[in-house]
Amino acid sequence: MPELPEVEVIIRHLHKKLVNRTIKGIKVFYEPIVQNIARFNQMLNQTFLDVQRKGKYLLFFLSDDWALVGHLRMEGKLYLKPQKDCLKTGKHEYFRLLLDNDMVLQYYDFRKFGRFLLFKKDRYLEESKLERLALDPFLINAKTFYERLQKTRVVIKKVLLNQQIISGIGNIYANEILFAARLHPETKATYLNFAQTQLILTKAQFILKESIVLGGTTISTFDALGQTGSFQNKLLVHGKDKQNCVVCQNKIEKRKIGGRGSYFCSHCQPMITKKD
DNA sequence: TTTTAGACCTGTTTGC
DNA sequence: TGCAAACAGGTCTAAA
Repeated sequence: MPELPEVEVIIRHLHKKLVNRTIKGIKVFYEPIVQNIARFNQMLNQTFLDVQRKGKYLLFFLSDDWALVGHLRMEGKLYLKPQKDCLKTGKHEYFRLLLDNDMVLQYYDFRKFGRFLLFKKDRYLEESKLERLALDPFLINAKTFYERLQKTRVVIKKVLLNQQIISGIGNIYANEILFAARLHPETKATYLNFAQTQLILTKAQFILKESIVLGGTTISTFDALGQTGSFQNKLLVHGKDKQNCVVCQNKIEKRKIGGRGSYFCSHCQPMITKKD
């Protein structure tokens, strides 16, 4: 599922292909994805001025001061193809934008979880609630992150998935980051000292950066040439339950933490049971 | 104010 | 082999 690296890869690609392109046609096949078709249609004849990422959100800034805020959630995928290659509506295709160069931006999402909402630029942060979103591991201040950790009663795994504390990390990378930092996912966040907090950020930056270089973990295709991420080959614990730990050869365990499948090595990631 | 649980979804996996 | 139930997971909302 798209987390920070996958969204970053998509954004970099779309930025090259969309900026200065004008939307000449809009088709919505499943209204809940855009929530309000009439509003979504306001994008007609608007030009893409910029494409950015904030956490796992995609931001498209358009002329006439519109901002399209998108989130791919679990399975959302964007494809950019020549119009002649997408004459038929695809299964699970929920909207498409026809561009002035006869390319089509298609949105597919078989779980229908993704959302693409249009706001006026001066109010989009407030109305989309993006103002609540924390900074991502590349931008967040270590001291701010540490102070936030000291204020919560939940375990570190849940903290890493809380987008209001730190953004961009999803379940896959949370598992990998905690393994890299040798921290048990059920360690209470308040038990971590400043050095351990810094280590989480350092490992997060390293892992996310490497994944971006490798094109992410989600298999995504954005244009006719296609692009496939390969970070899935670098995963050390996620999805590896009952397999041997690459460090100590003990079995990787799987446990539900906060409703999410969590993978860890209890030998390499010992539980911290009291404050340092 | 913080935390938790349920809802939203459907393809895939598992169990009978 | 075929069917049904469980599972996967990011975010939002309501309830505790």
